[in-house]
Amino acid sequence: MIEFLVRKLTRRDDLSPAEQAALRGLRGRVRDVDRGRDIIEMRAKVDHSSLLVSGMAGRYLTLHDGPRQFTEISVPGDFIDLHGFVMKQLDHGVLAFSDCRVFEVPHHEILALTEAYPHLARLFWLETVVDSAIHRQWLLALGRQDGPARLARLLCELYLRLEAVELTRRRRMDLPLTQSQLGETLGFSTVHTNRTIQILREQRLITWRDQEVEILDWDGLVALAEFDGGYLRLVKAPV
Amino acid sequence: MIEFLVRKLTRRDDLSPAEQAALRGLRGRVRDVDRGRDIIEMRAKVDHSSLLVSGMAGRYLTLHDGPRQFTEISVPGDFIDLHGFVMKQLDHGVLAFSDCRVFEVPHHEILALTEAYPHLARLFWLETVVDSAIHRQWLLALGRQDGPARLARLLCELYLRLEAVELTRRRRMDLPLTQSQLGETLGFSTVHTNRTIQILREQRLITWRDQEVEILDWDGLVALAEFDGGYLRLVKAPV
DNA sequence: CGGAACGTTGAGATTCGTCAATCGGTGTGG
DNA sequence: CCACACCGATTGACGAATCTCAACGTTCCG
Repeated sequence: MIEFLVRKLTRRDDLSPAEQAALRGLRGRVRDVDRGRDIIEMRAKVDHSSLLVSGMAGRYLTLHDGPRQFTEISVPGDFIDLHGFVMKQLDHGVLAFSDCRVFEVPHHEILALTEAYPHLARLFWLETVVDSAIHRQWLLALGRQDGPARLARLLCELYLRLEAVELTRRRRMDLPLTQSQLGETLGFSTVHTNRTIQILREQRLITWRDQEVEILDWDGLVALAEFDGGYLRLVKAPV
Repeated sequence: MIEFLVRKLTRRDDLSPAEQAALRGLRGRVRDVDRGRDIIEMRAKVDHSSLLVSGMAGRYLTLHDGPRQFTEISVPGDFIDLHGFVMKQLDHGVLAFSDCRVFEVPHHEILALTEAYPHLARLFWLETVVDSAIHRQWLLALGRQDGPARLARLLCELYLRLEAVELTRRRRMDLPLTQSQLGETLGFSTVHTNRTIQILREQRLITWRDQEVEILDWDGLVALAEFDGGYLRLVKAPV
């Protein structure tokens, strides 16, 4: 259930056998959520945090009159609301882009784990801090990059994150977002999103069919996006 | 030196006398940085975290060819790079908008503090999680709101954050950003920033002279921004 | 006095949004 | 099997938001 998480954490710092056992010993509840439904409701008060086991999901905020902005895309191995452990009330909703399975860990379990293993506490802390770094990169994209660069950046990021949990297949990945949802992620209208995708296709950077993206030219995509994946912190450094 | 921080933390959860003493006992080094200079260099490897004691600063990312995007504005009592404690390498720079004084706390001090006081560890964690929530709100603004609403949102946020550390004076606050820097914050050109400010002036929502903003109509500003400050987590809730 | 930094204004170009229509695939009831 | 509805992708036309370039104003200071 938490193998993806262990796999990701291990890329960042070594885990002792005791720590690994403690992680695998976390008790929680499995829940399945259908595509298109909320995993977490906006402004929910939470007493557990949810680890995404399978599927893809998106955190979002909305304005009063409806417009929605996704602020991060979650992949398996990600906690979708670990910050709720210290926030207690969530400031956003989470939508299931595809059918999703989550593992809900009660906060008292996380509390006990982090008090017993301060090093794991810091690794959990790091998870939320990487979320923050992802948000910053998206701010750079939304504030300073045009359509193609913004889309390219998102694809680069998702590819590396999926690769870290071994969910890519030779430059291919599943991306179960509709173009409308993708627009709500990039800060575009649906129409503009479609036209932006076409630009990347015409430049032979990607193909995109049936929810599957193939990256034809990784270096070209990285150059267009001015992408540097260091912020994902997928390298070993003691915490 | 850390009174602003204690003041803010106390709004979120009660601190025991021992915890307060431990915070006040943190050892570090004071450093002054002139307006317009970097407090932290992009991609710096850090072995301390800096608490902003006075002044205002901004975290930023840049593209290769120069465009800069600020991702958060720091006020006194904020750590400007607490996430460096677990990231180890920063993913952004920090610019001093005004003359700034920072208190640099070595990571080994923070490590000892957080291992001795898990509750303080969670409050520090919360600090970085609120940063994350701020980023999300800015993503909503950059992705889905037009000029006036975006600016209004920023002013609402800053007013509440400054008020939390008692640095406002009856609907007034210092805002030592140039219009150019403000544009780099809102994702606008300098010209458009100027015109957006004028719109808020014409609507009698604010005045803005000599680095000082006065909010003439708080409710109007909140309505325009569709602002809800809950994400700042300035209410008491046990962590 | 002159320069530098910041704010302001005008004009024209570009990006992106909105509205409206069409296309293609899929599922369903008759 | 067919007609139809629905959803998502695509296209065209037009308008709005925002950018760029260029100039000018204001304040401060050496």
